[in-house]
Amino acid sequence: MRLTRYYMPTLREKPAEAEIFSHQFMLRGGMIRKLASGIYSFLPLGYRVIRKVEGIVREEMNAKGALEVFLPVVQPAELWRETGRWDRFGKELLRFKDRGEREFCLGPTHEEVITDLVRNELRSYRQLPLNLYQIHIKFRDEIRPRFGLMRAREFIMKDAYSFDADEEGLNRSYQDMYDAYSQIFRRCGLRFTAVEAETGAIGGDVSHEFMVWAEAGEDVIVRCPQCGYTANIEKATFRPLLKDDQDQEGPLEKIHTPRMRTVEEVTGFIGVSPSRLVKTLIYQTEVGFVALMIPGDREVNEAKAARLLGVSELRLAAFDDVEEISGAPVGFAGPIGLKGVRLVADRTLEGMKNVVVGANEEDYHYVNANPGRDFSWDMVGDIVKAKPGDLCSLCGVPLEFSRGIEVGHVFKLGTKYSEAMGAFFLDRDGVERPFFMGCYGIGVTRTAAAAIEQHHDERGIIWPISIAPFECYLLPTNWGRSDIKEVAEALYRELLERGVDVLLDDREERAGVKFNDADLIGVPLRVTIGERGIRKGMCELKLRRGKDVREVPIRDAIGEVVSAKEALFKEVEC
RNA sequence: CGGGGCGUGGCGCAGUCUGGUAGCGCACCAGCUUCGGGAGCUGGGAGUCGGCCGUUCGAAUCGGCUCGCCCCGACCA
Repeated sequence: MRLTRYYMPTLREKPAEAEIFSHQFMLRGGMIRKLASGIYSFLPLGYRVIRKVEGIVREEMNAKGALEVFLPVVQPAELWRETGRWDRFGKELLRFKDRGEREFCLGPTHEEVITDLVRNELRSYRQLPLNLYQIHIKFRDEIRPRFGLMRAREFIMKDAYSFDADEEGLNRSYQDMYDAYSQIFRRCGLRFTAVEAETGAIGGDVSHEFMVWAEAGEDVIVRCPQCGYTANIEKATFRPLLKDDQDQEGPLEKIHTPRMRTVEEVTGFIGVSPSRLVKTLIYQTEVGFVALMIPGDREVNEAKAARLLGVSELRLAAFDDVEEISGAPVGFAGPIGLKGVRLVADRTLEGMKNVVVGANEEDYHYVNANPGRDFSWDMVGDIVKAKPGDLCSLCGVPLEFSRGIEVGHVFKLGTKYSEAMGAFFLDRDGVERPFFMGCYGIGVTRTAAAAIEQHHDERGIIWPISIAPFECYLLPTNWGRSDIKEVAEALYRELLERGVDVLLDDREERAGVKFNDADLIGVPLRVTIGERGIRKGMCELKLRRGKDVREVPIRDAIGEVVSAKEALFKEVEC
């Protein structure tokens, strides 16, 4: 491609709204432009990157025997009502009506559509297993889009759905996808990890997220340096320290704690550490209120608590409800004398003695409260988030915490959707059975953004060659000089012939402008043809990621570029 | 949805308090000089000051309403 015939509006200044590197460099590099909040247009350069990511995804999916389909973005409400998700999905589901007042939504995911597609056609175990996938637009009406492509409302996703006859088959399909995903992200040049994850709105039992390590990531990853256990913070377990307080149980005492609502205020006033206070939080679920008791220095993990309780909805109760249940304003709830709600304790509370709890009375707390003697709980389990200092539940080593970007998510759905929507097949014995389904997503646009978060410097992007918009940037320093121009044209033609994705900067710009644009858009290889070398028959070859500039004879340039390209590909292909 | 902020040429901003000629830098166009890390000079094109209603002789500026965007929080893959 010749730059004079290309459309690459680069910006010298940093756009005000860009907070993270990927957002900033994609805007500045003329790759994306915002149309509305969380909605972006892709310009030629940006779309080339997307196409390259898609190409890798496609190859690896096809290699596992998955078949590409193309499903509608607009989906009828009836389908979503069958699975109950029309009501449960929440406001992320953008709903609207057509002229006939029929209800529709923009697809945020496609389980319903795919299940509907196969339920009438896929009737025999002989046709299984089957894996269908597609790559196209999803729309989720995010409450707060941010960080450019990282959390957009409209985004490109690869989603795949597997259908198997039984659990064993599902396990195989799941492992296939897990392997394909590992291969895909490796080929995209990303450092990543797969972690155990929660299933959220999609549902199912087993799930892994593929996380790209990056400071800008919105997810927290917990990892054991010893055994390699890794999990999303939503899922991470840890080993509770066994407590067997040898202290004598002290006398229960109600003390005055005027206007002290927070853990810090109360424990500071009484003079104990926050871990000695038991927070009692009133939550609302679809089957009534519950009270969660956790140590004062920890946070509730709502996903874990919901799972333990077997509820699908769990949210903090409104202030009014808290007052009605505990008989005191928020901040003074406690287990002693609390009536009418189930009491659920975190397992780290077991064995603790002489703790501080709310007294269910404004401005009062109890000290020396003891489980068994002063109160009891209905249920105990793991309902808190792991925090730094906690130990691996497998090997007891302190866990490490870091940040990541979720670029892929695989789920074992089981029969949740097939049963809800009546998608059955006949097995070998002629018995009707629901499909065992899996679903597998990759955020294509997010993957491109994640690559930038991981591969950039202060000047711009440093694309892994496999997803770079171009492989080689041909930079004649002065287009006005005929000798430079002729060499550049010749190299350009030959590189094209040798299958190199080359961008020729034939603009009549100053060299500095060209160097800066080349660095900004992050093309991995750069060949400079300039006055310094041309008389000696030399040009320069440089890797975007390094500092070294290598002088090579112009007659060897093609071979050098091709082998440099191959070397870079070798790093990411396995 | 709660809190905060911002809408002035393609981008980044000043001007708004204290009403009266709409300005700067970058980008864009033309010419000349320059030419290896975002050149200089000269000339030029481009703005319903987010929108509507109001106050006023007169509104980017004051008032009301409204739309959009950004940040923090709640929420979420």
